[in-house]
Amino acid sequence: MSETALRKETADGSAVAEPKTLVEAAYHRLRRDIIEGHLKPGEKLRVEHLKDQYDVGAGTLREALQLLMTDALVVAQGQRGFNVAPISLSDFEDITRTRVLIECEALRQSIQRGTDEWEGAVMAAFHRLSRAEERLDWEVESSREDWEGRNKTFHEVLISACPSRWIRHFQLLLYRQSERYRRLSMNNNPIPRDVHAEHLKLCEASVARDADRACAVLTEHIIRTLDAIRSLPPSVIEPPAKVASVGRGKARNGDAQ
Amino acid sequence: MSETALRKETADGSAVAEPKTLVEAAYHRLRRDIIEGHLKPGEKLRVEHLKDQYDVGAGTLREALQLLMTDALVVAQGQRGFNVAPISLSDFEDITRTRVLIECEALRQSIQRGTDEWEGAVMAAFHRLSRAEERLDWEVESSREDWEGRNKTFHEVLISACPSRWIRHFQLLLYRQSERYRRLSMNNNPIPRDVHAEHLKLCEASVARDADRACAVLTEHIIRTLDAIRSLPPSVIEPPAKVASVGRGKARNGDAQ
DNA sequence: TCAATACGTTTTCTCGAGATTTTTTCTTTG
DNA sequence: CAAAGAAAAAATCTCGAGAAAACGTATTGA
Repeated sequence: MSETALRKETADGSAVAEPKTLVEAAYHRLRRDIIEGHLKPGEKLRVEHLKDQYDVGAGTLREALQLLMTDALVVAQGQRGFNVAPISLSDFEDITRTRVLIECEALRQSIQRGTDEWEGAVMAAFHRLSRAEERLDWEVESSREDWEGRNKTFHEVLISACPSRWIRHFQLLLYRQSERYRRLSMNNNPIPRDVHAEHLKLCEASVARDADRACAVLTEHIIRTLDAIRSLPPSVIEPPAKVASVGRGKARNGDAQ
Repeated sequence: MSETALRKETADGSAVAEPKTLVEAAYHRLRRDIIEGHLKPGEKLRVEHLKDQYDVGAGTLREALQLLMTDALVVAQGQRGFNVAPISLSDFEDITRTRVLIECEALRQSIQRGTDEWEGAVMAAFHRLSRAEERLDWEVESSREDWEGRNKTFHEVLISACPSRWIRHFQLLLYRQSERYRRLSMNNNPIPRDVHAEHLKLCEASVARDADRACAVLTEHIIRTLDAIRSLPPSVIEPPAKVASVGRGKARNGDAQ
């Protein structure tokens, strides 16, 4: 087994905090696996199994799981262990509505308080995003990931001038939640809509300091994802509410990893 | 020190989850001590010392602390341990502004979706609060606690018909944050304002389904607490950023903050 | 055939000890 | 007198093992 080169394995250059401790490393890896769907919604998270898979101690993994409760990606009830947070259409509707409220407020504050440097950063991020959109091929994994990263950056830059820490905190939480649903949408219904036009209008309105118009565009932009999810077959978003572990009988326990 | 009656010591009839595990018990006790100010803002939380004080193991207390990061009452950085979240006037301004946004949205949704039963519950809670306000004596501890509880209940009932789990989640987070500042305000400047009139207008507007007026009243109601904090001497809210230990002699604080 | 109960296995929760890292203090030097 | 460096001390982080609880299964009775 690996002996030494284990501590610095996290390859996802994360946003701000570099994972210095094993707990944080496990936290980042778990969060990634949950958002990407390798750990399915509602799935039971057994510490005994996961500690081998992630090569950490039981207590360490436990702490990482409790840290994931902050993002509401993991739920725990009493003495019955941890589960991946379930998903549902109503939950995503709630997330979307709340996200519209939060992101619009963030955008308003950003437009109001943004400096010229902020305008420049918005233009730059939009330009980089446009370039990626031009050569976007939904079949190629790397191309899609590249676009995703630049899309996230663009939206981050847009609200980067928002001075409210709490608004930004809530925005991040909701964005991570919606990431899970968005990936579902992309995997099952890869019909790209014309996001470039939306981004263009959003960029124009923001730089023009037209908060009302920018928020209107952003609202529609966010709600579009909800419509995409609504158009999915219900079986995708509402899997049979399996409560616990290996389904009784011979239901294949296809927990891959 | 307590020996056995540790499991059920939390006397604050908490919202939903009774502390079944030691981790949750320690979590509730720590949260209470932080909100009440026994653990001061910015104070270092040494696991070795606290594990004796709370009669739990080191790992257990560690997990409780990580659970408290969910409420943003504890902060941790890398490998340098835990600290009580610091406070500042600008932070409370941010909390207040965001709280206005969230609580108003919650109230709007509650007014829109509330049933007749909700109206009745609002009236009942207001009545109970009024009774407590009539015989409120700021000198008596029990009277103050009674009023506090009914006040919290009144505001909870007001937004209880809000169907959004995320809005309610954010509301709870911000309320707990502001609790810490409110206690500061009450301990240092016990000048009661005429909250009864505010509550009356809030109740009337809500039951009359006048969302705009209700939100206006609620906004002013929340901002009043900010004004109370603003009127405090700065030394109360911005204590000298003492790091931790028995700082004796030579107060050379070269921290760049 | 169905329901209720008791047992065995699995999982969770908790505690104490060892390795790394950070902080403090003391000594030495310009 | 101030500053840099090194050693000591404290605290943190991590791991493995033992007790308590929950889940699943099998058995028994109507």
